[in-house]
Amino acid sequence: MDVVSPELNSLLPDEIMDTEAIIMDDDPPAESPAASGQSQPSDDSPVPMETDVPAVPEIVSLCSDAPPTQLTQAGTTSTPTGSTLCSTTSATHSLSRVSLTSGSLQKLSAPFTLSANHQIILNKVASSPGADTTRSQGTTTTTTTPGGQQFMVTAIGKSGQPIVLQLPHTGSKSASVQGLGEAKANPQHFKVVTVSSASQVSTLQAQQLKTVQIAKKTQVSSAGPIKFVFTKAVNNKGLTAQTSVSNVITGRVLSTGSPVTPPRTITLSETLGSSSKIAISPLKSPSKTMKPVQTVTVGGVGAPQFKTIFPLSTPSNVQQIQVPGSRFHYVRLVTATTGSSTGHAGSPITNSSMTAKPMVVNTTQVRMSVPIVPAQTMKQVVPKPLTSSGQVLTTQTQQRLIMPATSLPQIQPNLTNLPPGTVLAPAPGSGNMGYAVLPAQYVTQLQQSAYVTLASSSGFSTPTGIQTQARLPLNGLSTSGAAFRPRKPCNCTKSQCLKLYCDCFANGEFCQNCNCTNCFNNLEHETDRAKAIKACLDRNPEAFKPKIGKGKEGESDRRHSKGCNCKRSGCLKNYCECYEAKIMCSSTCKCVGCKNFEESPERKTLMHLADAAEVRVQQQTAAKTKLSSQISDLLTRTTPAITSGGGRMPYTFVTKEVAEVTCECLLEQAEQAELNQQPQATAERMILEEFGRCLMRIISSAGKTDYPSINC
DNA sequence: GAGTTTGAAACT
DNA sequence: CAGTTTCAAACTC
Repeated sequence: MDVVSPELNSLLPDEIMDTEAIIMDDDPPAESPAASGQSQPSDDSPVPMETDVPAVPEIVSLCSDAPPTQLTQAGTTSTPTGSTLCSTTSATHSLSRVSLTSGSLQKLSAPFTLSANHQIILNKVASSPGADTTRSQGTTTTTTTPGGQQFMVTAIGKSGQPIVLQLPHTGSKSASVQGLGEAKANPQHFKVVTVSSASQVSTLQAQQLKTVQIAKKTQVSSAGPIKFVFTKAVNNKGLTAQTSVSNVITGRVLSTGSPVTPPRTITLSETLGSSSKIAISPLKSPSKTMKPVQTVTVGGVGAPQFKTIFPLSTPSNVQQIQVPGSRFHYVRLVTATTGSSTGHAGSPITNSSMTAKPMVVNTTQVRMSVPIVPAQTMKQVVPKPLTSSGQVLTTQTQQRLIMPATSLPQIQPNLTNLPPGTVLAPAPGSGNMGYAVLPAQYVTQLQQSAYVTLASSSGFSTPTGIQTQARLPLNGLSTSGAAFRPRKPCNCTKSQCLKLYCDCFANGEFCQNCNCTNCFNNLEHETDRAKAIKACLDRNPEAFKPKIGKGKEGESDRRHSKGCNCKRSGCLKNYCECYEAKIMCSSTCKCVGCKNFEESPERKTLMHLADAAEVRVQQQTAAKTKLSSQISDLLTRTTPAITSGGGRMPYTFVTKEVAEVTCECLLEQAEQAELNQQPQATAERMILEEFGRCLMRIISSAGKTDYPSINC
């Protein structure tokens, strides 16, 4: 049985959720030994994380063949903090109890059972086989079992070496490890921890541990392997292909024994050469049919820099996003949803040959992976692409905050203060350790200006690379639904949209289709944006929390968290945040001359006027819509009959010449009547009759291709 | 559309 | 923490 160091148990619970638990490594990527291609220590030498281990965040994706039944014991609650590091998005595996709210991290104070459908962020640790040591850096803790089986458990560590361990769906035989940096030369030990039952999570009691010892060894072959594909993450430039990793590592699972997870040993087999993929074969593994997984490839077509295998049946809760040209990697954390959703619903992958079918996301501006997992607050789902991959794009609607995955040690946002739906993203391969907090609607924001193309593997290689297209939702809402959430474009000129003056920034959103100038609130300025976010959080840890929240018990459901400070507006203009939010001022307000209270006659009058105005607007809108519809309908019904003459509208035949001729005809009738000394009434009648004839000629001529010929 | 007013955010 | 400045939205003309 593996042993978890006491330090681990005492360390993780309180630190992970704490702001101080996250440190952004400020070392530039180029200074990283791994990034710079410098020689690495020997295989067996300990790797002090402080120095030898490059700050190369990694995303580790592993597969587990754990039976799905392990994950179906729904009902337990999450950790006391309400957060979780491990979660799943599987609709069939109800893991809400082991999942945390989006954007938060779970405290890990005890080992968990390795299982499928979970993700966990681990820290890479150095090893000293045989030594009964325990070391800790930040939340990174390592220990060594008497048998020399070293392992560690951590979540988000201060060491700056996070690894996102992604366990695809149950039964998957493929997974990927994004980036291993120096691991190619140094023995690395990872404690692969996950949760197989909710109770284990809630009680933080381990039922099983699996230690993956990764060391540089010769290739170990095995029959019926479960392949773990290690893919080098994008380097610090974010553009290097995965082939940049020359050496690979080997390792094996050293311990098993969970009642729910069949014992097995997994060996990481080394692949020499320029390949960055490492085949990890289990020494003992139940022979199972490989289940389809989803590979999301981003980057240039044909040369993906970033590949992750996503499960199709039980999508991961980590959505990785890579934007070429950016050295940041993004991962969206979503919590479990028992619903419906989504993803592969209605289009299950049954063809095993589709395993690892890549989904290419092409946009006009960026390429990025598209999450396939359902989000906790998903409102709508984009219609499933026509590909057989069964991918469904989802999004979220909650407030989001974006932070760069860059190396900014001072950026240590309190995760608990991040709005729900935020996305933490380690920056694998960037050479830096960091986290990116993306707006949950980040993807959809990008889609506002670009379509995302989803393509199957075949489409990936085609010239067009397009098989199907799907318009991603905007601002968290599907375009298919009428409910676009309107967001007013900002007009910032001096703040670079990096201060709370900017509504977009304050709402944790990228500027999109705004009128701002010198905008930095975008992916192109991740670093500056991260600094700005950090600054805001330093000033006010709750800067990005909604201002309008639920009031105290007995008070109104909605109230301004800080209250307004109006002095001149009487809190009856939109200057007042309370009034703007359509709530009344409360005791927390410090306003002067407030008229925004329940019994205020001014307020009532204003409300009545506002209601009346709203009704008027609605009526006008309805009238316009009806009129427009009628006109459209009329044109639709009449056009075919009257536009047969070369498609021209009848009035186009009333040219100047036609009008002149018509007038001549009418004048001639008037002259005739005058010559015949006809009464005025008769003259008028003759003129009108002539006018009628002229009109008839014009109309009849409209059906001909020639211009009308009018003769009196 | 330009100018003014306003109050939150930022700064000192 | 208070006073001041900056800023962008709301508002007015």
